[in-house]
Amino acid sequence: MPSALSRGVANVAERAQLPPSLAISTVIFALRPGHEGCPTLWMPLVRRVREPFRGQWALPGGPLTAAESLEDAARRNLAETTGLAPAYIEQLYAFGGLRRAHRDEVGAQRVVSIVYWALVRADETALAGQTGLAGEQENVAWHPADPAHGGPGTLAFDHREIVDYALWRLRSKIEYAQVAYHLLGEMFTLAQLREVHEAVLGRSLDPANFRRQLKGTPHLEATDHYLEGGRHRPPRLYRYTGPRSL
Amino acid sequence: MPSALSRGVANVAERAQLPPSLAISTVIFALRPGHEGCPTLWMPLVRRVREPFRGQWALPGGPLTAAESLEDAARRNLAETTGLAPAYIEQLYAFGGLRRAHRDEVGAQRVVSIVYWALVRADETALAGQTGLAGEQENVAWHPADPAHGGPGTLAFDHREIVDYALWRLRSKIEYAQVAYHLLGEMFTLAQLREVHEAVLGRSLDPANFRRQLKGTPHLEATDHYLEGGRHRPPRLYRYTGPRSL
DNA sequence: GTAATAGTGTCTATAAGACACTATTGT
DNA sequence: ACAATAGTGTCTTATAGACACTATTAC
Repeated sequence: MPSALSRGVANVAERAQLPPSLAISTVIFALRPGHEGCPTLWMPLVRRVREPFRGQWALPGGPLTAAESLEDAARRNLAETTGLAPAYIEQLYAFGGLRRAHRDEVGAQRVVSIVYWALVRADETALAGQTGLAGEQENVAWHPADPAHGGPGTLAFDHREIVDYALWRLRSKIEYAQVAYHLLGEMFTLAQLREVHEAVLGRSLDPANFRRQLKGTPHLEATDHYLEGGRHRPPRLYRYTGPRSL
Repeated sequence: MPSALSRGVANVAERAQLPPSLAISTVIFALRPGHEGCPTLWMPLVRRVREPFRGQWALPGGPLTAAESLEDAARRNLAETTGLAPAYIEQLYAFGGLRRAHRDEVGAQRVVSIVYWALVRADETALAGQTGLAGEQENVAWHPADPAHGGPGTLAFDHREIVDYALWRLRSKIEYAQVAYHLLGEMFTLAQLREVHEAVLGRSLDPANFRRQLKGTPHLEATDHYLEGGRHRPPRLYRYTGPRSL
């Protein structure tokens, strides 16, 4: 990964004061069937192939190049490492604590990570390996986001804390912002939308009250279509008409 | 400002892909008497002494050195440029849009700014110049934060947008978090606390309802002291017992 | 018909806003 | 006494939660 150029820069800088380098990482959430059957939040992780934390799972990310905005860098990194193009993406936080540098690594450059969080629809969760070879694809895989639902308890660097913070932000934001729609396809039933909220919040919601609260919500449009094929009364399909990304 | 070292790094990097440099800036708010008499939000700004935007007002800030956390860097920059030590500080956002680079500057390095916002008490708003000389202190001065209250409509770089975003965050956060206390001294009356909220929110609040809402608030402790010296019934003094910084 | 989910109506508890009212001080 | 602010009580309105009830489909 470090080119001859960046090595040269580091060598110059190491003698005096090393400027922190900039990286972009992203926490991507998608809703998939969980271990207990009910839908759960999952995220794609990348297995580290070098020290530090070799072999451990880490957030997808990479360096920031000079010619792109921060969000563009996040999207590009996402496409390169996972093949995903999220429907929603938003900046989470800039992490730059000193304990982030692994003390075992000699001359390790300090890294400041600007972390984004993103949502992808369940039907767009196909992962691409870093190469195109099928054998390489084991280095990118989906994991439950929450350790309480079978997710990994520890990740490389401080990525476990970052994921927890992203989970907190998603849970806070779903209560007042139009965020849940980005985990669903173009058309969905109110029951499906409620299941999204239930999965994110981790508790069941009253169908009647949930429906009434959505009545006052903008950008939620009832269509004339109904979801056929169910075993009982077919529910009406709705559509989200607001902006696709904030 | 650019040392021989950082120049050397830039020269190496310019030939191929220039890594973005990292800076920390801070929006500092304090409550001071406004132009119409009522208390208003003010912020300290630094006049630029070099291109680009020479002569214009900008947020205090500076580079991130390798040996400090992001928040420590913000505090150190604040002390160096303004002499202030805020009671509350929190990360706002990382700004890295490409339009931030001024096109007039040849070979300008792209700067990603991690911006913090902070609150200082009115009794701690004495500014220090960058040198100790009285003549130099004109390059740091307080300005109303909101253009609607006499603040500067344009600032250097994209700093006007950044200040507006910080104002939005402060106004949002004062409604659900314990931040207003950090604009006041150790002891204060409920009327003073209400004036803080009114100044930040830009509208008057019902004294009776405001008092009742605070009843359920944690970390607000009634003392046995009263504010003497007023022209009428002396109000009780309260104290904030929560954490000093988040 | 029966099971199961879709969708509606209503009661209650809680909280916010409006505002009348009492209390206590300086002048 | 009077002005002015401190502080209390109460009424109205909006909203969230609980839950009974009706509607429509597959089998």
